[in-house]
Amino acid sequence: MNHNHESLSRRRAKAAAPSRPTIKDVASRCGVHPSTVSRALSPAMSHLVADDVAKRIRATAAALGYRPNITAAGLRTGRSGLVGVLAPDIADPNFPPVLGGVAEALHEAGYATIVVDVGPHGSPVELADRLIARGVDGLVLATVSLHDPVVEHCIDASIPVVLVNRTDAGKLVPSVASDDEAGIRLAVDHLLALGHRRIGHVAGPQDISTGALRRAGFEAGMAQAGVPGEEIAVEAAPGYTREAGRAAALRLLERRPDLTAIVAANDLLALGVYDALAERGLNCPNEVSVVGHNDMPYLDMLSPPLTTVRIAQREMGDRAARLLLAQIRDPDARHDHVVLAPQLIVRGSTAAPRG
Amino acid sequence: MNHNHESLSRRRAKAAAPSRPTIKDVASRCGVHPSTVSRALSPAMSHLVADDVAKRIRATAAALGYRPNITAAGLRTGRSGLVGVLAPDIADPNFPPVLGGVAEALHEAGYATIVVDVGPHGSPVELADRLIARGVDGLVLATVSLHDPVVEHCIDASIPVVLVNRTDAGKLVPSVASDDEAGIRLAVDHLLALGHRRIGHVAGPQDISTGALRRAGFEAGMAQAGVPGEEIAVEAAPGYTREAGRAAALRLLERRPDLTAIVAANDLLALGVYDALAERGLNCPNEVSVVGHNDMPYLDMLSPPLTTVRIAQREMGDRAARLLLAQIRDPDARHDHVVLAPQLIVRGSTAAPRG
DNA sequence: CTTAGTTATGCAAACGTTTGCAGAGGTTTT
DNA sequence: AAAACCTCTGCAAACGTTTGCATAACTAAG
Repeated sequence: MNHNHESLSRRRAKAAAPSRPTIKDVASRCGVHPSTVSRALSPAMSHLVADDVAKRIRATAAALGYRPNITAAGLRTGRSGLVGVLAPDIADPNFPPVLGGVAEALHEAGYATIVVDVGPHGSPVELADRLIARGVDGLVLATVSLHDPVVEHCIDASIPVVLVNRTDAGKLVPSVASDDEAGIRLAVDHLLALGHRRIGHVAGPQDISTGALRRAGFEAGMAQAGVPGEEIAVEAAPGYTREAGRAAALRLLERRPDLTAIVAANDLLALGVYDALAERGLNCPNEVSVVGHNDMPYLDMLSPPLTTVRIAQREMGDRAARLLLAQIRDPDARHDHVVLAPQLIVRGSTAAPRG
Repeated sequence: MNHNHESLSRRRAKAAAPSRPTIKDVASRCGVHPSTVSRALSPAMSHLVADDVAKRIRATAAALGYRPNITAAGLRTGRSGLVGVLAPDIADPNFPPVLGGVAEALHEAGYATIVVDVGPHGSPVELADRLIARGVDGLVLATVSLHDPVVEHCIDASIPVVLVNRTDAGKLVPSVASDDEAGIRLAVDHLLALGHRRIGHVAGPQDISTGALRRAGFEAGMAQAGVPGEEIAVEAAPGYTREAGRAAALRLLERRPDLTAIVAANDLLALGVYDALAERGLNCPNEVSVVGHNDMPYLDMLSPPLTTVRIAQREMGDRAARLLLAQIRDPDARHDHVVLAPQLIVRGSTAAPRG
């Protein structure tokens, strides 16, 4: 019913800041002590105040447009309601669904998320420290390498942490990831079933769990199919980018011109494989089949549409958030390592090898 | 040189929280008053304390691993160093570059960003309020419709605001956007130059500036080319999605089977146009040329590669952040409306109409 | 009618900073 | 030598909450 909105906003240049009402304003308006207001407005404490008083307080709070100052409350309680997320590259199409899952679950629990894009030159430890200085109640790390100092650092700071998508070698903290070995084996088995035997792998960075595990899955799958170790062709890309995939694929084709199929550790790498095949004048899938990993959006629009392995990205984020919340509530909770099942999506980039 | 990291972290289960050192710890270690420490550590105030004392304080602060509690400082100063970003859909590939630009510029200025994905069912006003309650120093709105209540709401709350990508009808607050009319005219002129005359438009939502302005640009371009108003074919999609684009394109083709080209208001809509053309058995570009808008990633991998209009997304975010910072520093600063120039990117989806 | 118990409220301290004010000691000016 | 002025540091209040403790007013039990 506040009809002077307009004049207020008009006058904001000259007038002192209209500064939002505080708990004291509500208290004096109601003729009660601030602490009573605090209790009345806190679901956990409101049973301590008489029903009629509580109702009156809630009414005037609403009338004044009172919103508690979360910063002040956080100072007192030691909890900020903030969670930090360290992201490898927010522009990577694989990341937003994960982030969406994280943010949604946290939002429901009353937490807000601060996302920090670490980028190729940022220091995760430094950025984690900045977030900790901001008082975040927990950290979601989507960036860690296998032996990442940031993990130890967070443990030393005794702040709840959960890894998502990638895991650390020591399994020191809880994590949620797709079953990377199984994912690649889905791809390999699919190609084997089509009749391929000479399959190469464009691997991801080997200092990252996804890169290492997917490679391991590839090699295991090939070995199990009876391919001798020395015939198993792998080229690792230094990063999950289209350009790195192109370069690795070119190296692979140079070394092994006889390949009939390539499994990429990631869809972006697979895009690079497409580029390399085009450069070499090789048709996909007629001459070389290609499989990606992750099922990033719009792969069905490529020509040919990319066969890939779908991972449960949104669920990954969701589970990670829940693990983190559990840890915030009880810092000594068990450290779970959640592994989600991947799913093969067959499209047009894979076919039986030519005669 | 802290060698008891390990034992500390091991004991964290039983021991009380190792709680980071405060300004008082540094002060008593140095034998000075906390206020002196505060001054020594604040670049703006450090000239008030003797050089040798300041140096000693900085040294012990570093030795103790002291990091100021930003929450507490924020409570005192009224500034949180936090900026909120309201995003329409974080999974939309067009958004991350904008966000990247925003976050980078703010990070450099010492601000952290809280990104909130509004989604189709979220209430921007409600979410903005939550952010304000969190004490954000400013808001970047990437979601506003032409007559969006959230704008008035933020003005009433007298919190610095800047719009990005989209603008409000009243131009009440500063904004940064691409020149949407000009962008579509680049597309139209390109098609006209190729010889097309019967061009249709799959427009975006008409309650959003990008949708309305791009449509206006389309109609102006066609009118200027001498096409009578009643022959100008437009179908608006209710959202910027592939599926909405497909449906709108089908309606358009139903009404005007004679079209030789379609301009989509957005690349996602253009993907839907591709779908519709495939369904109708129409070849692109031979039978129908298609132009998108925004130049989202990997469009060059489509078949045919999509001709589109590139907009300066990252710069958009960067400029928006700077505008917001200026407004935070001086709430009465001029309200600029920045308009960035778009650029036509010609690929394979456009060709001269058939004879 | 005391005693114990319950319920609703007030009081005041605390969270970790920042900053206006005041004062101590020293140096320059008159 | 007094006056005026720096330069540096300490004091204490304030920011807006939350919460342990005390207390007052009742109610119930003995």
